[in-house]
Amino acid sequence: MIDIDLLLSWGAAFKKISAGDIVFNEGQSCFFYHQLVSGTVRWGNIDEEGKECIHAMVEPGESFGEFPLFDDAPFAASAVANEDCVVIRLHKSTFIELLQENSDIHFAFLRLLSKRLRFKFSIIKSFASHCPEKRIATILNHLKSENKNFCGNYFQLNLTRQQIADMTGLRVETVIRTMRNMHTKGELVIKKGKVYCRNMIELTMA
Amino acid sequence: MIDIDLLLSWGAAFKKISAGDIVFNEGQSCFFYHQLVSGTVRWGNIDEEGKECIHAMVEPGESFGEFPLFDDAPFAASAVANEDCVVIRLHKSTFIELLQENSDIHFAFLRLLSKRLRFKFSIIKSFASHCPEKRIATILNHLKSENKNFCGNYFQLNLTRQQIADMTGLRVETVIRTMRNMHTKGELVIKKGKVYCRNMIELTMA
DNA sequence: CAGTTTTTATGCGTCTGGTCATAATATTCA
DNA sequence: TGAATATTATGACCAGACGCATAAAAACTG
Repeated sequence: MIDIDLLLSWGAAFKKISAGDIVFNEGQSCFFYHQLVSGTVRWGNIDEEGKECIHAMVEPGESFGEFPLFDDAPFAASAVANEDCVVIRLHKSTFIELLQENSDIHFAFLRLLSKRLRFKFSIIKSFASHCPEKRIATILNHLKSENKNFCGNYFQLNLTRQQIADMTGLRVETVIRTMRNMHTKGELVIKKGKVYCRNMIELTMA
Repeated sequence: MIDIDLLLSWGAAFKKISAGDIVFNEGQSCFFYHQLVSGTVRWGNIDEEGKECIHAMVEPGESFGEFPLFDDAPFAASAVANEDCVVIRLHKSTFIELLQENSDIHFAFLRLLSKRLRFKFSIIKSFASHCPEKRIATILNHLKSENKNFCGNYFQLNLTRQQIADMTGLRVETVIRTMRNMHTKGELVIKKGKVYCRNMIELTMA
């Protein structure tokens, strides 16, 4: 999101995080702006029974956990390194100064949060439908529009069914079964367990 | 949100909208900043079968439909006057100028969008649980924290069960039944069909 | 105040996603 | 390469939300 050299010139520092480790936890106070440099981060809530609700898979270049920077409340969700990661961090107060100095970046964050809310709207709409296929298609289409993992014309999904389940509020078994159906209907391709999709998934409802 | 006199000094204009009329529609291009002066507005999506998915009930003083101002995409949801309304509107380009001139307001919108996203996170978390009671409690607690309709110590809910259903992705019947249960368990009070709640709803799960 | 409409209430059968169990693949790593 | 682990796959059963029907109670309306 923000140019790394610019961040460094304002005093930002890199931090390594090993796979499975916590970047920050829901409920904690926030002292830094966080931006992912390499690896991937799961950003979500974990309930009492250990069930995860993933709000986003953070990719390199993206910022995450910014709400507390703007509304001064604690972290709304936890960030866990999905694989070995490098994060660049800038002190909260410095970050605010940076925004004040740099109108473009300031507007960029309004744009970012707007896009996020847009995505949340579509998620909630699909959740309201109760249809597993819609929920999954919404996530898949979003990931596809964001992502760059294309093998030929096919977008390759790098998430496990469990992670899809945690992003859609469904059970693994339901996700597996539903995606098999979608494969049968030709909405996506499953080869050796891996999922590929070509076009925007238009649901062919019964 | 923004001071009305300030808006007027920048050339904003009032607009009356009758109950049931559309303020703007999902998919349309956006040319104005919208802020509600009086009345209430349902902000949500309506699917093919006419089923509504309400993302927020807008109260006087609140802005709505701002995403397109920042990310230049069409409206993500439609706004319908829930009762007779007055809206104050400012041209998009003027609004952007206003933000550039006024750093406080600029930051206020970052805060606003952050709070919205926070709320959406909690909604999605509750949707993932599949438990009607959790979904309803999440909405109720949010409305309570936002709202001012207190009769004594009791917050009075001014929404129909249908509207709660449209905000929680449940059916009316499910909402009615679930809220009756919550009444029985003492989590809220229903008198003559009207719903009142006192404290934060802490769910007493079976 | 009677008549109409909206909202709340309740019963019942159906359908589907959750749950648990078990097995077959893939993948990882020594 | 083979053993251990993680992931995907599939069957069977069940709880609970949905969907429809019908009725009762509130809230409007003239």
